[in-house]
Amino acid sequence: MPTPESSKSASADTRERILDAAELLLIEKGCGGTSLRAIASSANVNLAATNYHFGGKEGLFAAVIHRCARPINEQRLASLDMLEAQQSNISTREILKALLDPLASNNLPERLPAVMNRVTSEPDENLRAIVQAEFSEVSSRFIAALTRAIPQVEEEEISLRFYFVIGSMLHLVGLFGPLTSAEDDNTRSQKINALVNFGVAGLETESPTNIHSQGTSE
Amino acid sequence: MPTPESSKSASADTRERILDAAELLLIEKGCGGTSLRAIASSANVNLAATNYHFGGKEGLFAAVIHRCARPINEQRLASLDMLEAQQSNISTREILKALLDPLASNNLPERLPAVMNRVTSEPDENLRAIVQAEFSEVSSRFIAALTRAIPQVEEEEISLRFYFVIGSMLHLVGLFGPLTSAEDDNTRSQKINALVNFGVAGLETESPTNIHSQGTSE
DNA sequence: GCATAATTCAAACAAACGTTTGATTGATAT
DNA sequence: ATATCAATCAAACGTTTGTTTGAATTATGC
Repeated sequence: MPTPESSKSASADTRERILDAAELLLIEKGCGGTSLRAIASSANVNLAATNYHFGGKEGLFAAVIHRCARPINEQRLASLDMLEAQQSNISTREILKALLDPLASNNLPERLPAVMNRVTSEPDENLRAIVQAEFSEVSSRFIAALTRAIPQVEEEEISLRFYFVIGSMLHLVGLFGPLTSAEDDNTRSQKINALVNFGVAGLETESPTNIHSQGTSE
Repeated sequence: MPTPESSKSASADTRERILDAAELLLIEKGCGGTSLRAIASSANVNLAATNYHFGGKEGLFAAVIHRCARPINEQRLASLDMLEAQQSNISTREILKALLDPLASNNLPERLPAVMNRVTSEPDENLRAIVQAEFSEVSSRFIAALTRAIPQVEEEEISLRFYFVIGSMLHLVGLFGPLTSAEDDNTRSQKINALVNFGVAGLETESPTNIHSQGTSE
C-alpha cells in the first residue's frame, strides 16, 4: 500500500517522519542517548533511511535543530523589526516580550523550547556550533536593542545580563515538559510573563558602583 | 613500584584518581559521552577498577556529583545559618551572595560549577534524581529565606524567580570553562557579582498586577 | 511499455560500550 | 611464615552503536 492519501512524494513524507521521531527522542533521551535504530523504529522507516536522507547522525540532528530554531527565531526578529519600525523608544519589556512570548504561543510546534534546552547543553562541539550559529543573529540584534533601551547600563553589562535571561529561559523551558494540554498553555504564558517581569527588573537595575554592604563575612 | 610516597592505602589513591578523571571527562564530554575505558585510561587504572570501587557507571557518576556538590552546598548553608543567627532582617543581596559567592571562591575545587552545569541538564532520570536530592535542602532553605526577605512577593512567585536565578547561574558557570588561571578568578568574581545584582533586582520587583502595556501585537 | 533514476529494504560490518570473570598481586593479622 | 582478605590485572563476555552494501522496490520521463 503506497499511502495514496496525498500526492506529495513519499520520500518527503519519510523525511519528515524521521525528523519528528528524532525531535521527540532528542527531547526525552538527549542527543547521545538516542540511537538511529530507535529513531527509525519510532518513525516506522528503515534504519538505512536515516543515513540516506541526512547523511549521518550529526546531519540528522542538525536538521532537527534547524527546523526547530528557524521559525521561532524568525518570529522573534519579525517582532523586533515591527517594534523598531513603529517607534523610536522601545521599552525593555517590549523587547523581552518579543524574545520570550513566542515560547508560549501554541501555533508553533510544542516541542520547540524543549529541543532548545536539550541541545544548548550538549557537549558535542559540532552541535554546539550549529546552535550558536542558529542563534547568533537573534542575540546580537536583541542585545543591540536592549543597549539602546537601557542607556544607563553599559553594553558589556547588558550582554552579560542578556546571557542571564537566556539561562533563565532555558531552565524554564526545561521545566515545561514534553507534553502540553490546552490549559497548560495558560500556565506557560503565566510563567513566561513572570520571566519577562524578572528580566526587565534585572536588566534595568543600576549597578551599585560602590559596594558598601558586605554581610556574608563579618 | 608501590608508590611509597604516602602511608595512605593504595586503594584510596586509585579511588580518588578515578573520581578526578571522571570529573574532568564528565565536564568535557558529558555523561553519556564519557566511557569507563576513557576514565580508566586517563586515571591510569585498570578498567575493572571502576566497577570494583563504584559498582558501575551510574554509581561512579553519583560519587562524582556527591563529591562536587557537598562542599559547596555546605558552604552555602553555613553562610545562610550565620546570616540568620546574627540578624533578623536579612537582605535579598546577602542571601544571594551566600548562594552564589561560593562559585567564585578559589579554595574550592575549580571544576565544581562546571560539573553542576553538565549534570543538571542530563537526560538520565537516575542522575537527575541524584542531583535534585543533593540540592533540595539548599533550594528549600534559600526559598524560605527569600520569602521572608521579600514579603511583598508571594511565595510561589519567589520559587519561580529563584528558579530563574538558578538557571542564570547554571548558564553562567557553563561559560566559565574548565580551566582557570589566577586572574580569571577576578573575572569570575565580577560576573558572579553581576549575577547577584541582576538577581536582587529581579527577585524584588513588584509584579505588575494590571498589565496595560501590550506592545508586541499592534 | 520501457529505461532511468530515486528510494526502501534486509543484512552485515567493524568498533565501542558496560560488565563479568578468574587468576594474580599486595597488604594484614595471627 | 602462613592464612586471609582486599585490590589489581588481562581477557573475554554479549550488546549496542553508526555506517555501509547491494539487491529489491517504487516513482519518473519518454
